Amino acid sequence: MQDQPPAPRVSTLEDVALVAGVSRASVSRVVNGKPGVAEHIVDAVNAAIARTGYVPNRAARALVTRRSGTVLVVVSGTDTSRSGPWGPGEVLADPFFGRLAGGLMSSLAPRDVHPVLMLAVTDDDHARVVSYVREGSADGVLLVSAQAGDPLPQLLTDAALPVVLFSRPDHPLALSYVDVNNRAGGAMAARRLVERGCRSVGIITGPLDIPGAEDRLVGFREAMADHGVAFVPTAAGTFSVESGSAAMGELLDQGVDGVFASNDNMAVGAILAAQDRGLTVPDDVAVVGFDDSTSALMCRPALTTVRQPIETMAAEMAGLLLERLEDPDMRPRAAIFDPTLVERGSA
Amino acid sequence: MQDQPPAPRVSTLEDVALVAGVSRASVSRVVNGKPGVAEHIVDAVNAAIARTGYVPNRAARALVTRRSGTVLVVVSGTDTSRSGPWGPGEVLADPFFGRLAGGLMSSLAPRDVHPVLMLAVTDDDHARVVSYVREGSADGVLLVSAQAGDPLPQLLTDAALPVVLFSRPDHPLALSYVDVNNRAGGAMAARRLVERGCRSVGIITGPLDIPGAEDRLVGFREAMADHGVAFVPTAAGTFSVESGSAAMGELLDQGVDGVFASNDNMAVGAILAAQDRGLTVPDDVAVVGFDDSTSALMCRPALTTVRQPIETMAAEMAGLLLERLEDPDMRPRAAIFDPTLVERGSA
DNA sequence: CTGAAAGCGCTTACAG
DNA sequence: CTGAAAGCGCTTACAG
Repeated sequence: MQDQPPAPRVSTLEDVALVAGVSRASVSRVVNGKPGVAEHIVDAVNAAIARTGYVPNRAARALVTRRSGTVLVVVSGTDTSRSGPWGPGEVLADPFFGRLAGGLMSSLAPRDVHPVLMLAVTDDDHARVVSYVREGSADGVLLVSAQAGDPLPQLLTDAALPVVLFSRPDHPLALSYVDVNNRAGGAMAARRLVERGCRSVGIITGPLDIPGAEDRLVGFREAMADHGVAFVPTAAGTFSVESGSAAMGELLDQGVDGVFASNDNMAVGAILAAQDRGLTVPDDVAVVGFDDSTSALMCRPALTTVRQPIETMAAEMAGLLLERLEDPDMRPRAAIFDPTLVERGSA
Repeated sequence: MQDQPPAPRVSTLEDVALVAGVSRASVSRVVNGKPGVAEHIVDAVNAAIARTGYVPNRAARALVTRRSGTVLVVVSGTDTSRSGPWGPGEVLADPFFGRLAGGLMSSLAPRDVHPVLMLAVTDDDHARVVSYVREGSADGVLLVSAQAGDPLPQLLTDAALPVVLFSRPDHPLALSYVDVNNRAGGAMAARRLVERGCRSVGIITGPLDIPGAEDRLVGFREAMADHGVAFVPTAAGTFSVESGSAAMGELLDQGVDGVFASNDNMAVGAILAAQDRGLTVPDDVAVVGFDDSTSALMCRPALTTVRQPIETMAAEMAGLLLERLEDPDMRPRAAIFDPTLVERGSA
């Protein structure tokens, strides 16, 4: 055993109380901004805090308050078979997730709660998520599920743990979620395409077992029907760029001159595929995307796309969870946001 | 005051000890897998744990062990003036960051340590980072600094807090970091371009106050010099797609037929700009990128690029920090990784 | 190998 | 308005 270097022991509440000449209770009260403390005490304590460089110990506080001040942000359902050469980071690399994470952090930070990130793909992972909040490491979970059939929403509600979802769950569950009005978004895309004069439009869908992907299709179809077209050629993608290219190939073979891709990544894939065939966008084929992620600017022409107000949605997610933490009896709520069309060059 | 619903009180060590008929110390020992516990005790405890559904309380454990089991991942230096229409999430939306985050999580998760994410742009934010670890909420920090002149590395080392950086700091500091051999990477790009037969090559640099960006330039220039070319046209970008397009414009005006863009985003911007002028890549101009991020596949032709082994680098970052946490006297180390050229269509 | 006890650094009734 | 005291749920010397 060698001597530890003179361990720069961090000062505690007790130290502050000593130098301020008051009780620990008083220090605690001023540190937490509780009302009804005499001014001279407040001053003495603040001075003592400054002198000692005191910083409250979170673990100690958490132990008694039963609040960790952190929430778990879990990205769920990245099944390994789908992860490409870029590994598990691929979901996180989706520009869409960046906007979401940024939005979450912006609304959490001011309330002094911090997000811990977790990927959940295996059953073990799912169990880990549940444990993490049961052991009090996080107060609740913000879940973005990238896959159909995700068991986590169910697991979490069964355990009565506070959770809010991004996107409507695939079956009814007593939990809050935020979503964009996907049908309205699909309809906007359809309208745009017909207004442009497209005579034969198709759609590249996402995985149809994901509710949002299905809704975009339905909204698109209905709007087309309103314009008198009964049949819409369809090709399924997986939300990746490559899948967008492949699906576009199929659609092009059917002679479309306008396509709605259910997310931006697939839309850029579609544009690339069209250009590969010597077609020009939007003159030969128009394409509209969905999301308005950073990839919308990674192609020429830039993407006309249905924008999700992700930052706002993220803020609402955070708000719903925080509210639920205050009030355990809060009833689950859904917050649905309207998309907007952002017009750029592709359609 | 209404009655609280019969509060499903979570069971504690004490409960387990009671049902197992042993002391709390024994329960603690088996929970933590400490050696030298009689088998019948281990069994009794495990049975009791199963029966009670016991989950250790992290705050309590952290309070006594002085270990939170979490690390802070901070993305620093997103100055607001640079954040575009996508807000603060834009850094996170960089496909490059996705790979990094994925790699970090993969190596942290098995050791049961969890990353909390934090963006740091203002002075307040910087202070918040320091406080967060001083208050014991995190055991150390993994810092990726996206900006020159970031004060955080200095602040952290001054406070003697465990930290490891992604990228060499802009001035010498007693801390560990991982980096790619940027000069070697620049040289690879140069070699590729001359082998292709390019006669007039240029470079799109990143912000030159960032060490890595500077190194890529130096490596590129030196390799070109080795091939007898003394002057290399240069245009500066900011690592964004748009800046790549703009810089490419300048270079094209000078008649280049090959360009090295210091990251993939700028490389796709460059390709787009070339195509806007009716040029074809790689025949009229070849372009090679840097990173091998997901954006490398978002353009046609796909990007030939200098790949950073990000996942491996992330694992090393995590390893260095964890090692430092075990051994406070560990000397700072730098781990430099070799890039590789991945050949696709653009050069 | 096991247990009784102290202690980690806070907050919060409870008296006064 | 303030303080003494109990207690949050663990881990870890220390005896035995």
